[in-house]
Amino acid sequence: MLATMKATERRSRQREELRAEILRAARGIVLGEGYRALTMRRIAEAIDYSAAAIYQYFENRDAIAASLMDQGFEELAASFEACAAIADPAARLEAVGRAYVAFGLDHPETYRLMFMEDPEMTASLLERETGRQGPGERAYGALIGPVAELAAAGRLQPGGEAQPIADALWSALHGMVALKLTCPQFPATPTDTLLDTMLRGFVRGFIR
Amino acid sequence: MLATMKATERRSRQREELRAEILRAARGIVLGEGYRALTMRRIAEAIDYSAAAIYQYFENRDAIAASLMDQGFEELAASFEACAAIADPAARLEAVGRAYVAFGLDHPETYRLMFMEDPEMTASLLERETGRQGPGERAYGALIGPVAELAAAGRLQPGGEAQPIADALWSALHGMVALKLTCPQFPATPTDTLLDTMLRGFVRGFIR
DNA sequence: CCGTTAACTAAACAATGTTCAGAATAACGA
DNA sequence: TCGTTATTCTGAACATTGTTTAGTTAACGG
Repeated sequence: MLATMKATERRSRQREELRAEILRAARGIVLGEGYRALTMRRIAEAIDYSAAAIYQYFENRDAIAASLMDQGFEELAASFEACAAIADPAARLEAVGRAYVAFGLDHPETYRLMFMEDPEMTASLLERETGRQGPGERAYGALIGPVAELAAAGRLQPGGEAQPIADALWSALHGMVALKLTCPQFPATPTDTLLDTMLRGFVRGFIR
Repeated sequence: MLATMKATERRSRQREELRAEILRAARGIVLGEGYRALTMRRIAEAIDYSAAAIYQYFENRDAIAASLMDQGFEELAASFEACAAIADPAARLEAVGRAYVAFGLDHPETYRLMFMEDPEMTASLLERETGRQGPGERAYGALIGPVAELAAAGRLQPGGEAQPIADALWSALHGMVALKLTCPQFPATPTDTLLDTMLRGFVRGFIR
C-alpha cells in the first residue's frame, strides 16, 4: 500500500518530467529552427522516443504549440512586471510599450506563434485565458491599467476613452513587431527610431 | 510558314489562358477556403488537369502564391488611386489609411498572404518590386506622399520627419488589420472605433 | 501520313500528422 | 519469486502534402 503510493507518485512524476522534456525540446526546435521545423518526428528524435509516444502526453501537435504559447504569455507578463514599479502612469505605459516591442523582437518565433500564426489557436488560447488572471490577461492589464489611471486623473485628451486608446496602442505596437518580423528590411526606418516616433506621437495624440 | 506563325501564336495564347485559369482557380480557393486549402491537387481538380501539369506554368506552389500577392498589391494600389484626387494632404492621408484597413478586412486571406505569411516570400516580392514603380511601391508612395507634402508645408509637429512618421502610420494600420485577422474578438474595441481613435491620435500627434 | 515536339498524366518519392495493433516494460498481489 | 495486469512505447500503416520523372497522348509541320 505504501509502496503503491510511492510507485504511482513516481510514475506521475516521471510523466510530468517527460512532458516537460517534450516541451523543452519543442521550444528548442522552435527557437533554433522556427515553427515550421516543429514536427512530431523531429521532437521525437530530440527526446529519443518514437513520434507516437508523444501522443500520450499531448493530444496533438497543436496542443504542444498551445503550451509554448502559454509559456510565451508568461514571459511577456513577466517582462511587464518590471515596469509595475514605475509610479507615473504615462512613464509606465511607455516602459510597457518598449518592453512589448523588445519581447517581440527578442523572441520572434515565439511572438509569431502567439500572435501571427493560427487564428483558431490564438483565439482558443485567449478564450481559455478569460478565466481570471491568466498571463494573457495580466499582460493586457499592464497596458490598459496605466491608460485607465491617466483617464481617472483627467490626463487624457478630451473625448478619449481608456479602452480604445489602449487597444490602439497595442495594435500599433503589434504592427511594428509584426511588420519587422515579416519583412525585416521594410519599412526602412530603423526599429528604434520607429518606436520612438510612435511613442512620441502616442503621447502627444492621447495624453495631455 | 504563315500557318506556323498562327499556330505558335495560338499555342502561346492558350498557354497564357491556362496560366490565367490556374491563377483564377487559385484565387478562388484562397478566397473561399483560405490559404491553407491552396494545394496543387486542389487547383488541378478545379481546372480539370493533373497536378503535375501545373508545374509547366509555375515553378512551384510559392510562385502561384507570389502571383496572387502581386494581384493583391495591384488591388491595394488601385484602391488608393481613388484617394489621389483629394487635395488636402492630411485628408488624403486619412483616406488612404481608411482604404488600407478596408482592404485588409475585405480581403483577409489576400492580406494575410501579402503581409503575414512567409517572410521570405514577402521579402522576395518587395525586393523584386524595388525596380521602379511596381504596385507595391505605388501603394507605399500613397502613404509617404501626403506625409512628405505635410512636411514640406511645415504642417508636421516640430522635429517630425516624413519617413518615420509614414512608417509609424503604416505599422499602426497594419497592426490593426493583423490583430483583427488573427484574433477577431480581441481587442474588444470595435474596428470602426479603433480606427477612428487611431487616426485622431495620429493627427494630433504628428500634424499641426 | 509520318516524324518531331510540346503537353499532359499516372505513378512514385519523401515528408507531414495521426492512428493502431501489438511488444516491452513496470507495478501489483500472492 | 512468479504470474497477472496495467501502462508505456514502438513499428508499421494511412491519408495528405509538394514535387519529380518516365512514359503516353495530342498537336504540329512537312
